[in-house]
Amino acid sequence: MGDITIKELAQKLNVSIATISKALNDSHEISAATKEKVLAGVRKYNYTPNPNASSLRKKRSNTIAIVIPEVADSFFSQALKGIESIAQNLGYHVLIYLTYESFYKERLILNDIKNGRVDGVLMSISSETSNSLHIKALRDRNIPIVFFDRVMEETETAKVVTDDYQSSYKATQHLLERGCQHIAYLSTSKHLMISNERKDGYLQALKEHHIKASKHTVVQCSNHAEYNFTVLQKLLQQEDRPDGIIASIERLTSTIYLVCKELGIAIPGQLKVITFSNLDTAPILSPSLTTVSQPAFEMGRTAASILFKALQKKKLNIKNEKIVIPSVLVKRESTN
Amino acid sequence: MGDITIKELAQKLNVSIATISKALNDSHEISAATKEKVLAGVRKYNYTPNPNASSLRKKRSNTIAIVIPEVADSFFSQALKGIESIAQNLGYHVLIYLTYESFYKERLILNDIKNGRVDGVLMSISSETSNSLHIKALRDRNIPIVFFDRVMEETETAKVVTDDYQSSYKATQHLLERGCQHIAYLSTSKHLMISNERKDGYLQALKEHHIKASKHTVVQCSNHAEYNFTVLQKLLQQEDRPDGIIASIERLTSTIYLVCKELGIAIPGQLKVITFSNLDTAPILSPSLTTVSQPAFEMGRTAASILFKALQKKKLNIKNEKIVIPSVLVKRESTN
DNA sequence: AAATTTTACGAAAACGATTTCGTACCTTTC
DNA sequence: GAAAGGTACGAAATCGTTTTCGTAAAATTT
Repeated sequence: MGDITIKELAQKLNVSIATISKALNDSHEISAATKEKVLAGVRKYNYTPNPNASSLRKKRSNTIAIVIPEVADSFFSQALKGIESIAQNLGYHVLIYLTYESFYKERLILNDIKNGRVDGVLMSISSETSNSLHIKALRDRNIPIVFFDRVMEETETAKVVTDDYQSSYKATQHLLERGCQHIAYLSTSKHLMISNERKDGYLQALKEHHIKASKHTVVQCSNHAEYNFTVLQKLLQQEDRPDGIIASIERLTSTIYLVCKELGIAIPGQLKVITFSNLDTAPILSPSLTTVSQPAFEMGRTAASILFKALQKKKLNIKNEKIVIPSVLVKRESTN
Repeated sequence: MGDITIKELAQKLNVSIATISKALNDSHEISAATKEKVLAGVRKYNYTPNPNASSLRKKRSNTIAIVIPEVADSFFSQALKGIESIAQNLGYHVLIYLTYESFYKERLILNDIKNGRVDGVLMSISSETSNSLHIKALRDRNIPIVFFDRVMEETETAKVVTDDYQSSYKATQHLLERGCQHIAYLSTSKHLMISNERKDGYLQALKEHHIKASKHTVVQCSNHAEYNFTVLQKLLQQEDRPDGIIASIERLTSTIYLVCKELGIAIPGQLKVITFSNLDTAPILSPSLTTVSQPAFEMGRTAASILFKALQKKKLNIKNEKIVIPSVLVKRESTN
């Protein structure tokens, strides 16, 4: 039954509520002596201001939302950690919302936070997201948004990404250098910028190495493991099957390994594999997995920093820029 | 520049603000015709009530906090997903706080949410947490709390756990059946209930099989990978080294595999390994990993359900009970 | 010493909802 | 047809802060 209010505290300390509020906000209007008295009272009665009342009056919630498709994925959980660590330092609170890759849910969520619940948003769009009206609605309410990883290109704001094109290009080149003649690219969403960038990097490398078009293989995967399993089965059972794979998402790793095991295809002997992934276990897979490792934690931290800086300056129109934090190609046994 | 308030909407619709509020809350005081009129206005002007004003008045925030040690861990990320999915369905918002296994941070966090920011808390305590004063402070403010996985035994509330003792017992028995004579148990926190339960299950199985005390080896590990690496190096280099390992936390998996690789110890030939883990990649490790798989998602869902049920009934004293959702021992190559 | 400024505080008005209570009008009841 | 009850709304209080503004007393300037 704690819940002491500013009014009750004021009575006990024999000062006005205004004095308490000002003392707590370290206003110059309050003398040092009074401040100390108030602080002592606050400690004694364990008073903390009601955040709803405070937010209502100040029109600032000290809360941000992070809207992401998924959390059981090492990229997003690491990024979340980066974001949370900064928020905690700066005294911000973090609301988390998962879209489960659904455009519909993404819209509902943004609509739900557009009115004073949060001061800003950090977001990685769902793979289904094709237009940005719901995002515009947020910005019309003066809620700044910073994208990370999966960005909405057309929205003018800061975007923290990794060098998807370049790293995919390098990954492809790596496979080519190791002698692959027929490399398949496993794609996910057609909408996602990052997926297309990665595809383009892949295609560009193939072109530069004069790989003929019949060996350009882009395979569309889904969010369902079973479906992906059969797709990969087909891919790897065909006559002219690939001898190299670049998987654009982490989740495909298990599927690839399992299909290979089932079909008796040796990695890296008959098939070399690279995955865009932040799996901790990449080094201890069998064989250990060559990855394009994204700087997830850093991307989260950077995106959060940009957002908080804007919030603290009350500069709600964030500069339209792209911050690129490079990924690292970590070569391991799966491409030996 | 949206931010239309109830007052502005009232003017446009030519009704009082009370009418709008009541219409939106589907009060019987409002006629069907007026309700429809209000609803139409709400849609037209895209009005959503300010949550701070609403929470202040109603003394309910429709928000819960989830306080966990870590998120880059498959157990917690899956549990988080379970929690979020239920919260989203019921229209609750979820604040996330990470303690990074620090008792100090855990206290700061709980202190920060004790005053109206959240209606309830879902929590898994840090490995350092040794007393429950900070938790009592929450309950004194009538904020219900439900624990999952890592529970505070002395707090009287619902606790959703898995059968740590039993599953550890079974895991140990499995190793014994596979011929292990000297099994080491890798522990983490001395404070954590779950860690001790698992240790007890392990010890009990050893006793029942009349393994002499010199072959009871409990190794204290930490949260630091490098430290753990050297600890395991020592363990596995000694004369009388173990031929079986039960690791009580997922994070140790990589370390074990890497140390074995370095020392040239064959799994499962010379050392059989079981980990308490929810790793997706367990089946594709080399060798594939025998795990005690915890029902993380289900535990999250269950804990959330109990909390929300209590909140909706305004029954803030949650029954002191333990809900046990069993783990599954998944046998794979690492214990062949 | 009068005029001005500064210092330190309190009263009261917000912030945007919800809820209590009062009331006009319309139905029902005897 | 008067009394009683129901229906449908609005006025105003309220939630717990922050902030604006007013004002005594003290300090400074002329």
